[in-house]
Amino acid sequence: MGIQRKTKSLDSILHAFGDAGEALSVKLLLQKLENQVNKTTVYRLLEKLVEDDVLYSFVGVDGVSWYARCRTCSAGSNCRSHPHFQCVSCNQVRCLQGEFSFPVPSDVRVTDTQILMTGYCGNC
Amino acid sequence: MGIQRKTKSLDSILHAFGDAGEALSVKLLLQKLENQVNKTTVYRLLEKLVEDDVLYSFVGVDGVSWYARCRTCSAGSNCRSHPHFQCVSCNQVRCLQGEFSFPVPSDVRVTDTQILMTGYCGNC
DNA sequence: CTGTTATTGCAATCAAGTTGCATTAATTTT
DNA sequence: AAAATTAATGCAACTTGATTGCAATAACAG
Repeated sequence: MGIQRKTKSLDSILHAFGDAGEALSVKLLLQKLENQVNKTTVYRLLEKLVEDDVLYSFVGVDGVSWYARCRTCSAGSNCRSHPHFQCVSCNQVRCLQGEFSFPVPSDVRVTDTQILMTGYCGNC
Repeated sequence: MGIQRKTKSLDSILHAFGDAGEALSVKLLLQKLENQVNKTTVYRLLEKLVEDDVLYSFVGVDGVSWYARCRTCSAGSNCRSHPHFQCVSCNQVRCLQGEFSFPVPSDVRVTDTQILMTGYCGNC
């Protein structure tokens, strides 16, 4: 069961993601929100937004979860198979274009694919 | 500076990885070792083994690090760009074959690529 | 306006991973 | 073979991302 009520916290979070297609970790999000929203609430809302396909999430190199708005993909479609780039120096995450799939053994059923490239961004 | 001395702990860890190409998390590894080796020691040895290109590591869906023996790749070459599959039910990780690369913006320099597919394995 | 119940905030908790430090044990030197 | 050097180890404490229980609050349906 995803989002059911329109609340102030929800609004703040969606606003924080803006339209830049920027990926945010909970830590960054809390900074942007200047701690107006409780950490627990942030975690819970993010979970629901992912469930509703408003956001998608993926795990960064350091094991931290990142969230971004679904853009190129329509609701319902799998929007988790495009590549991401994360800078090992400044930790910035960028969504890249493209959809890819890979050969797998016949006995496994793949529901999700994550491609994470790491290296140095233009500024680092 | 990687491994410098041949110790009992090192031996146990290498033995635990065996030759099956199996990926292990620290938790699983400690279970296999029946806690004969201290958690901290395990973390430190794994780090050095990765540095020496004996093992490579990657981050699973749950944000936990997994380690596996380098097989298809010779020492020195980048052995981190082959895909992995992780079962969302039993958490088992399997190394898959193949090497892939992806188009990236010209201002980023990619040093590492991680492909992680998730879904259900043959047993789940 | 009132009742229902989803949402929130707080504190406590959990788990992965790291650090400082004193002790132990490989390996080198004599 | 013993002594000296220093890498490796074990323990406890700690850090950080994330989760849980519960009482208080606030959407929103009627």
